[in-house]
Amino acid sequence: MSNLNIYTKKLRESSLRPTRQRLKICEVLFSPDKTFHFTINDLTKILEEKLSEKISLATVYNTVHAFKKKGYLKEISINSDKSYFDTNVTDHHHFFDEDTNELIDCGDKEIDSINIKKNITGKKIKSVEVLIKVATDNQNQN
Amino acid sequence: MSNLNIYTKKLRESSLRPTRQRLKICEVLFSPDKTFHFTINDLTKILEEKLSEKISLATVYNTVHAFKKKGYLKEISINSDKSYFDTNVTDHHHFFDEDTNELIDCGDKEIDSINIKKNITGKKIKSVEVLIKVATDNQNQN
DNA sequence: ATTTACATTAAAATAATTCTAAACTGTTGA
DNA sequence: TCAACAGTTTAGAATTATTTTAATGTAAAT
Repeated sequence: MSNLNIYTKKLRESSLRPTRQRLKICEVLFSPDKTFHFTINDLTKILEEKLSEKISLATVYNTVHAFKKKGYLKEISINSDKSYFDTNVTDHHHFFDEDTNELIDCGDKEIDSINIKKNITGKKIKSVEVLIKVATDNQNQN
Repeated sequence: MSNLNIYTKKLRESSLRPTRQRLKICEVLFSPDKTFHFTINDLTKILEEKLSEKISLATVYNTVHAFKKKGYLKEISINSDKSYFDTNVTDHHHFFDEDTNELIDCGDKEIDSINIKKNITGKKIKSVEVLIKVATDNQNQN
């Protein structure tokens, strides 16, 4: 299946029509061989660099959120400053480098499985995420 | 030591002068026997209910951030919507109830210790936090 | 080809947070 | 004690991230 068809499929599965703008977004998100992390701002900048025409911020937000809802993107919460997204939607954890504000993957296998002894009555566990903040040294610990 | 003196001490240690407004904030944050979670918005509402005079938002932000910096409060990242703070500054993890948007403590002892096999060269681990999202059932998994 | 429902866009609206500048108040030391 | 200074408070403006709006444009079904 061609990339174009893959993108079209992803869009349709997210209840989105394959428009010129959305296909461009797909190209940026899903064509690299490595998964990566980005903020909406990052994505917008990449799009602007790649394109002659520019895509409205609203479209970027809508598309990213539709993909997130469908599970084609993951949102990572680090601080309230910004939303980080991850094109790697498999189960994994993260390092956050406080010096550079960068996210680094930490595979499921790099942390011993987490055994939770407590449970909340009537509630089901939806996700378990570990965030490891790192910095060079005497940084503020947040 | 009287509560007032405790508050004054905490403020001074955070490089803040003990003013009327700040002492009121201390009273709300540090007098309850149980620790609790709050957003700036929550805190402002509590202050408004308790007080005849009102405290400016800027003062609330400044004071909370100074306490966070000093380590008298902890910030918890759940999503980008809001900043949650915790008056429990000991090492522990959290459940986040997606139905009610409530944070629930999960003691250090309720999760087996986390063994991280990977490390980032030249970086030191500053914190390890586990966030367990829960919901009644077929909720969106975020 | 036409129609219709969904999309795109710029600009306005909203929400959380930070900044500003003027008025005020702890604190220090004469 | 009290003047003088340095730090504080405050309302409101500014900023930033995100969402909404409403007019115009476009994919897809007939």
